[in-house]
Amino acid sequence: MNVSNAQVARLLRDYSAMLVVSGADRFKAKAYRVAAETIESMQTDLATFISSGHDLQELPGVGKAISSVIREILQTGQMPQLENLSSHLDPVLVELASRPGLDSKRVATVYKKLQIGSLAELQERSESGVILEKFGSRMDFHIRQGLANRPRMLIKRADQTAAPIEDFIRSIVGLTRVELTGSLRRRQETIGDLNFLVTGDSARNTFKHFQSYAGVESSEQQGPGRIVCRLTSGTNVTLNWTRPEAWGLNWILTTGSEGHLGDLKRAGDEMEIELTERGLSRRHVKIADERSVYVALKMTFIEPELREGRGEVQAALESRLPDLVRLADIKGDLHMHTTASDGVNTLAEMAASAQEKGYKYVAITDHSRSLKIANGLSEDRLREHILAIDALNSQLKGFTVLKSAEVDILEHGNLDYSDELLQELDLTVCSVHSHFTLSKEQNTERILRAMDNPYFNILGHPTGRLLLKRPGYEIDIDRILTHAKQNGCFLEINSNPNRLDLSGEHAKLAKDLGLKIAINTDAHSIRELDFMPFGINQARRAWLARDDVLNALPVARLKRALRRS
DNA sequence: GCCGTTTTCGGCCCGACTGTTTTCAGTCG
Repeated sequence: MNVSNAQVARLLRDYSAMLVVSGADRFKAKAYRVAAETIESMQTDLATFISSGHDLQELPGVGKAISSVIREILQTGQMPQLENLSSHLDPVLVELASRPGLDSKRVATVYKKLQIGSLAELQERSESGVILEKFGSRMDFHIRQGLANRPRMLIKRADQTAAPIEDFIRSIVGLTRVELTGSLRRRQETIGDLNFLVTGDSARNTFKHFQSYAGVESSEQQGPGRIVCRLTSGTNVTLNWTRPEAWGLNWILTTGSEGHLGDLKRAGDEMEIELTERGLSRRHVKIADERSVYVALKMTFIEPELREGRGEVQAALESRLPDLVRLADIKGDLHMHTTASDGVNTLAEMAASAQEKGYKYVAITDHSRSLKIANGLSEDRLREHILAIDALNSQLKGFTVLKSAEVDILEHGNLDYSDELLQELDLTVCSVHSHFTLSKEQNTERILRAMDNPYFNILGHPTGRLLLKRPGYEIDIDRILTHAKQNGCFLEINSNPNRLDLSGEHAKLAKDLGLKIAINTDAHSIRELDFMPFGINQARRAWLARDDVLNALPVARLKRALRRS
């Protein structure tokens, strides 16, 4: 029996969900979920894995019990435990809980309290505001996400999902070029579908090979040059095929966005150039590379991150697109934690790792005293930390560790340390970590008031959102940006892929006001210093050039920029 | 159910704070 990894993973995942809603041991449920994740991320299919002499128990999260379950699934395609458990549950609950993207525990809570009778009814309750009213914004946000047609994923996860698929496509004999396209190429904050563009061997052969990819559950060919494959994870992967001569045009068309393509087509119309293979070829426009297509439309090349239909086409026509910031422009990272609060690496390790990255400085921003859960530093501990940083600096050459803290903005806008102590720091990153439920007005006032403190420098993760998990607290971004500008304060793009906060739209508003942005990682370990590229993507989506970025400044100029008079 | 182990059972991150469903579940980094 030919059972794919994806099918096995799906059964294990569903079983985990059923365990949760039936109130079974949550650690048992977790064990099945972890096993499903392991199998989803495997490079080889399970049958091959076993036939080449491996034991399933070598896989992390797979022990004696789950390995025998997997073997049975591989032989029969069935999982009796799942069928048995599901048959004892209300079919509606089974349907809701096995929907990818909906958390089974939350679903069970809603189901129980509202006596939901169908998926459609849940949808209706969500749309009519009942979920919001009865459970609050958190639950409402989650249910809406889960009910959306296809689950979205964080960009980091999308990168991880796309990489093995791209490797697989590259291994297809006869293809001469394979590139990522679509929203992931535009580096959007969250990703729905994955898209690739290929050329070389015939579309037919290519598609046939791709369908044998282990994660593919079903597929549908849409016209001669496109196939959409659904993975068991619920993600759709679209493979587009083009002739090499038309590569550039098709890379633009598959990259999108719709808004961008609409603007491009309108620009073409003005010149009586039809933005199709035939239309362009008739005008003898070379369409083998992207740049030629933009040139033919009498505009400068538009980077993928800008292709959102937010005026980039007009700007390209007028040659006034910014030269977007690059990772290499970044001179330092101004937000990170150490073992002093809730980080996993020491001060010295963080500094050494940042130096290896080629940075010239970092700011050490451990949590302030109120954030007890994160082991926030008391005033005395911060004073000791400052001495430790001084000592470290005396040993370093060509690299500066800036004394800083991630200072909580308290409920009424006070900062979490005394001014006497704040004065000892080179800069502050000030963030909201509590009282998320204040009104928009209250939250805005609280932040404005905090900015009136002369030691306030950078507003950390300005909306507190967690992508796909939690909406941010509400703020009046225009008032905050204006106040920051007046007071000489800055805002952060937090590069953590769960946050990416500021959003691209808000960061562009900041740029338009002439306000510099700090692109920081908020790293809690050496490894998380690698989040910087996600922040750079976000900054590029906000049209930021090097001059718009605070931490692209050399250390002396940075210190001047931080000085508030 | 898995893992690690002081090898056979306890832990699976944590612990103070919040805010009402006023007595504990949900939440923050």
